[in-house]
Amino acid sequence: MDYFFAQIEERENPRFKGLPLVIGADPKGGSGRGVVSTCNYEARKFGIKSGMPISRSYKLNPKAIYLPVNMNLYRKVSDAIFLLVGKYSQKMERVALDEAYIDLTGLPKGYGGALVLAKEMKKKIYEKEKLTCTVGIAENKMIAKIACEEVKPDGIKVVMSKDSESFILKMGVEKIPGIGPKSRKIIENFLKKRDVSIEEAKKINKEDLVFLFGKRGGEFFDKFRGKDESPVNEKKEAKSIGREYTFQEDVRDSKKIIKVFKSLISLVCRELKEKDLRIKSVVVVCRFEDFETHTRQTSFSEENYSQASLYKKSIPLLLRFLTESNKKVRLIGFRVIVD
DNA sequence: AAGTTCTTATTAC
DNA sequence: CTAACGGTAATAAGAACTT
Repeated sequence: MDYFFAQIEERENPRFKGLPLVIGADPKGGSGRGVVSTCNYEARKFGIKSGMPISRSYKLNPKAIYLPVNMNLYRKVSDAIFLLVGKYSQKMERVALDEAYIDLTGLPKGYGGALVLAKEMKKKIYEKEKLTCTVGIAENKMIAKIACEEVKPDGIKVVMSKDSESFILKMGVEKIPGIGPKSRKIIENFLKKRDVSIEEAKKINKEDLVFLFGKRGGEFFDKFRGKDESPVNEKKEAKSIGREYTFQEDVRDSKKIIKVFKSLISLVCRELKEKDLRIKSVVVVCRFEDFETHTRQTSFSEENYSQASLYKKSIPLLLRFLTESNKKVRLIGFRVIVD
């Protein structure tokens, strides 16, 4: 889906259309601590982007419209959309509220057939939900995703199998899904060169990539060559459930910290009950004022994971952070590993 | 020595 | 002047701990 959260808000409130619109944390006149979730294309003209600190967004354009994230609404819209999308294939993999892969292997008319389906699907989504999206069609998930990014918004792009490798050649290595800022830097340092293209990265031996990145290195080697064998598969059950919270201001007051911490446990506990899940262990997260982030984990075997027993197990872990450091606390989190 | 659990780093949306 | 930065979840690697 194109600029999903912001596009939904435009649909709900057409007077926002044509104006810069930012969905995310409250900017609080420039002192907000959150980030931009999504923004529309008008906001992007000011240099605002997803993931950017909201304080920076506010500096770039204090007059933009700032709206909070209404996740319940977006989830509902997402469900309606992917109910439609799912009709086009037996196999669909939802990777986020606004993104999914469908497997169209074996269509009688190949890429031409896929293109026809994509057009139909876009039309149907627009008719039913008044929202635009972009479709990438290719022989594997990675190329389809990159193709999609290239033609946003409201686009369709087909990359024929024979073109997979050449399609990405001149792009920067960071276009490869799985290569983020750190991996990019490692590649730059290795080649002693900045802005490395995929073409240049292909000159790195497989052995060197494995030395640099371990198991992922071997996958990068294939990805640089347009290859990606990962299958389209439906999402499985969650392996962990957690909640975290960043304080308005860094704190040391353990009363305040524990109060918030208990509310996080309650939220997780409610979800556990709803889904009737057993848990393997609990994880407590603490981020200090300087952004140093630590976790403490402990196994949890009791049959009965009432709120009280979760408190009993996890509060001591939390208190350890406070005794082991004098720093103020920025964020705390609580997570359970389910089995 | 092998198996399991814990911690950190990185990525993605 | 520089860094600034959410919440949720997965995965990989290596350390630490058990058996």
